Amino acid sequence: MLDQHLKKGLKTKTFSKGEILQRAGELNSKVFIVKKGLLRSYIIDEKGKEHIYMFASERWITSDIEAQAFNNKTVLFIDAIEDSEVYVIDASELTPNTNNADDYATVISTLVKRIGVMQRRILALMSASARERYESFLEIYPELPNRVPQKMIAAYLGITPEALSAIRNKIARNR
Amino acid sequence: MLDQHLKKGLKTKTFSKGEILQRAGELNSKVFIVKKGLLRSYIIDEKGKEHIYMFASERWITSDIEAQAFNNKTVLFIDAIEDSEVYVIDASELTPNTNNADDYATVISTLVKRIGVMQRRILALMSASARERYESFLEIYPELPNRVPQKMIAAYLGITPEALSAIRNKIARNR
DNA sequence: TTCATTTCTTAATCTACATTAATGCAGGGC
DNA sequence: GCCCTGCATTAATGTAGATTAAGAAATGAA
Repeated sequence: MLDQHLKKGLKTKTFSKGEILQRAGELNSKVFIVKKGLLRSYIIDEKGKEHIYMFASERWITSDIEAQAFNNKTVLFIDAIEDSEVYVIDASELTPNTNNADDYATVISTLVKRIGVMQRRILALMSASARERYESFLEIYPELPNRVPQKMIAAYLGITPEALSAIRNKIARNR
Repeated sequence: MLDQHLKKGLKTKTFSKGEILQRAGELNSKVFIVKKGLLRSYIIDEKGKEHIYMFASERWITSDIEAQAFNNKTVLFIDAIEDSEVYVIDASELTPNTNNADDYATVISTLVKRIGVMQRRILALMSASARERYESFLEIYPELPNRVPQKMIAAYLGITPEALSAIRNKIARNR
């Protein structure tokens, strides 16, 4: 059903670096599909610290699924790390409007893959050290380190920029 | 499509406390729906430590979705914490075999809810202290603390039993 | 019941990562 | 060009939670 929207000639919106696409606390959650550029979604905790939930580069979809699943206010902020071109779809429009089984099957397989990625992330957050999580981040997103500042990588890994700096230092020394 | 299976009179299998339903490294991943009892799914890391990914009590579904999504070997062990009665479905049978849109919509909404829960868990693992995670565990699963040993709660929270004991102690003292 | 095994708790020590703070550097605006 | 602001790094000190060890309590088997 996403392809369909795209085929329908849905227009993209452009956002410049730093621009905020969605704020926490909003009621109407949207779905964002990146045509070009790079987005991040994150929370700001009560101490004002940012924790990055995911990055979305070309062809990735990002959205506050928790808000949609439970009809809650959004908890995630979404903003542009680079100047970006993005398809913006209102979540309510996303109810499939066809009986085409392939269409549904595609959506289901996309969701199942997303769950698979999240399952890995949860297990890694519970069992792997910061260094291990950084090394697997490098494997999974080989292109991101050149596009994303260190402090955001740290916020994604769940550590401070200082700790990440020490880890990079150690890895460099070890070879 | 799950209801359908259940209506078809799919038989349950019984597992006694401690029995293993699925081991890591297997190729044919199954879907388990709990009729009665309590299951857990977990990994064992290279140091031999267990990390619990989720609990599944009555009417919950549990499965190694990563293995299914990417056609990998299973990474999760699944075993019975209590004597349990469980519907066991082979993942390959789960491809929807109908054109009924409601059927698909139900599956999608189940998956979206699961993603919502996982999103919360990831954000909590990144931003909340062990004590906060324990307190929200108590809110989300009020019936589990009476059915699950402390050490498993600790393995779910991503901390040691000793640390959980200290947290419980502190909470008790504070009132 | 008794004995053995597992689970829970307490306490001492250790370690990964956080916090704070100072310094050097690069990029964007004027 | 120059300044300014934000970013990355380094180092010191602090702390949550891990590790180790030992004893108490609960569970289960015979």
